[in-house]
Amino acid sequence: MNNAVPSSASRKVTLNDVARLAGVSVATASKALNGRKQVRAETRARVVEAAEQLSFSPNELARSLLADRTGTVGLLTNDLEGRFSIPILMGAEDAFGADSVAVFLCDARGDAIREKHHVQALLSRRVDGLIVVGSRTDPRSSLGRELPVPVVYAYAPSEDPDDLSIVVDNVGAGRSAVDHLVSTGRTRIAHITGDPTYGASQERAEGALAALAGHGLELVGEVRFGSWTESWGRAAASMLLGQHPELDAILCGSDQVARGVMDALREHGRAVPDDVAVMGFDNWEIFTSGARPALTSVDMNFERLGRVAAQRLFAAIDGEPRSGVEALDARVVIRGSTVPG
Amino acid sequence: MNNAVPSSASRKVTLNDVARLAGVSVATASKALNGRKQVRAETRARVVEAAEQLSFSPNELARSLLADRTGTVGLLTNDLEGRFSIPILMGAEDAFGADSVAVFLCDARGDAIREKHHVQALLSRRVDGLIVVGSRTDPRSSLGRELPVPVVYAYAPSEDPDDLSIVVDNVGAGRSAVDHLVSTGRTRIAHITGDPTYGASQERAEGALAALAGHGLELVGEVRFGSWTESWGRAAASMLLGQHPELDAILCGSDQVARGVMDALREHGRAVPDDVAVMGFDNWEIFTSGARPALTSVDMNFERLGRVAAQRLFAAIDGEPRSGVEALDARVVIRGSTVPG
DNA sequence: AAAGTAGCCGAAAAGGTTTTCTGCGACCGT
DNA sequence: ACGGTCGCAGAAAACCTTTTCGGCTACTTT
Repeated sequence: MNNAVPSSASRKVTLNDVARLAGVSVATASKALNGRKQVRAETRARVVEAAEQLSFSPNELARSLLADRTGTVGLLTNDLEGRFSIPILMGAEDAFGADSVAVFLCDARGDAIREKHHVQALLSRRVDGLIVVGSRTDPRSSLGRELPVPVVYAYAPSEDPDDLSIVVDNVGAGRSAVDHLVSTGRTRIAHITGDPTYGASQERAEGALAALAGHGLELVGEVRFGSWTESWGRAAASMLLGQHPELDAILCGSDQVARGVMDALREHGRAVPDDVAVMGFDNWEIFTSGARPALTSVDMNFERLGRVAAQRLFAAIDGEPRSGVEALDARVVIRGSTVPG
Repeated sequence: MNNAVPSSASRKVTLNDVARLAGVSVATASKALNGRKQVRAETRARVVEAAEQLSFSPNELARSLLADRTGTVGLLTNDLEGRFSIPILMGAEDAFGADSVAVFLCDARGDAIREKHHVQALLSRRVDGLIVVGSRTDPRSSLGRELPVPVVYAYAPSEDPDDLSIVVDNVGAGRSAVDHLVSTGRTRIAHITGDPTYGASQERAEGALAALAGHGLELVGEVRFGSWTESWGRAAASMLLGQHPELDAILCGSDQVARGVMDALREHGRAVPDDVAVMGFDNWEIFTSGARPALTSVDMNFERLGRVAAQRLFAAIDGEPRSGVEALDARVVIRGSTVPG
């Protein structure tokens, strides 16, 4: 490979040095390196040669100061360990990286004061825009309309309808899940989900109930709210099997819950998927692939959400702002827990 | 780009504006706001007042350009979805954020070319330092010695001993795990681990064997290498129980493997921990807490690793570089799978 | 041959801040 | 009253790059 790295990298080399070595002015050097059409080919070659020899790399700070555009954005998250933030962040980083925009990462840990502080710090570094990633689907307070740069809210929408928010369509996801179960012939479907204070659990349940109604079916029992854990899934499934032994499918509010449900089913001697179909939400690979059989799940497509947020931010920076809430659809990933392998 | 209509908050306010409003020169304004002792108290108050009134926020770009220090660092990772990168990244972000250093996040996705590109971009933005986070414990190629800023390697050490690397002590972790099992009275211990091409599996096994020898014990059977999955854990445990029914503990190379092992034990009618103790590595909460009983595991303390890496980078930036490999110890987190609840 | 033109290059300003250096007035000691 | 010191404020340079504008040379046109 080309690893001819001169030791000059240790000392900072400026355009001035390049110009001097090439025997031209800084102005000409700049134009030569930036492809401006006001420099003779021979001169340009000399400058490029000099720049390479010195391994010159333009100081983006000076450039940004002048251009009033830094090519940086702030990514403001509220839980870095979160299931949801990370893939969104990946998608955004991906989209930005492809356009060689650098991403400032800040974790506010759900603290409003820390968040304000970070926003201030990012603005003083003159980011071109901000993406605010929530950790729950519930609406969050707006950063305000008076910011000097565009903002896009991802996952958790802003309370202010004049902001632009990109979210996942949890209602639609619930509908798709039921549609899938029905399409495999299930008619006695129960629903065990997680923490009722989460918008996600409510919305998914809402979508599921709507889809059932659309198929002329009713949920078996009530929606079982609890927590987003395996142990809740086990406990709820055991209760449910006692009360409604006739059920032939359990839709679970998350993959973790689904894992617990599958454990309980096995202990009760119910085969999956032959006796009972099971599916979850989130399509968290470590849970879906470890299950026996592999777990059908609804993929919320977080990476795409991050990418879309990045694209919308680009558009806003380029002067094409939008507002409102944009919901992205989820997709069912079918595995052995709903259709026999 | 023409945003004439909305608020005037988009209008950028500079030190010049503050100075004019306060009736002083920019030089005095700067000194007043930065606490320089060459300003009369009354004058300083006037300037501060003016700055507040205009909600002035100094342009960090201009400041950095002059100070030759940006207060930014680059965090270079290779897998954002990774189990290991994220907590490390959290720890580093935490440490930096506390000192109001901004973090540029870049994901090279394991691609050397992309990595070079990102390093170049970060340097052109004049970061003060770099942290390179690996996704495996195996050594990686150095970024080179000719970089103009200090670099700290985290998790995956650099091949160059003159670089500074912060890693976890997997050998010690293996030792600690066995020590714990022995301390609970186990003497017939087996070891099921993951992918043999990972340094982590080899080192943990090495530490475990050393500790066994130290206790005058021998491993039951051979070290079982496979993959980092639940299904491998299930399969390996079934085989193992057939060949060595006398075993009273299984040390697993990861929590995922341990989950599979526990499933198999249950199906073979072996009680955990009364008949067989089980423990894992990584202390991945979603796996340890979902297990029945909760899984004892070795916590690698990734967040601390990230924080230490950040601190070392600070020190290096401040002119106190180190080199070599610094290994941080792990700690056993005891739960119900090794000691009766 | 004079005038115009095209091509190429350099000087200088701009961007916002910090710092050094100079200057100016007031106060002190004798 | 005078030289000296001290405290405070402003002018200007510096950081590095881009861009505008003016000027020079050489060439084309009439």
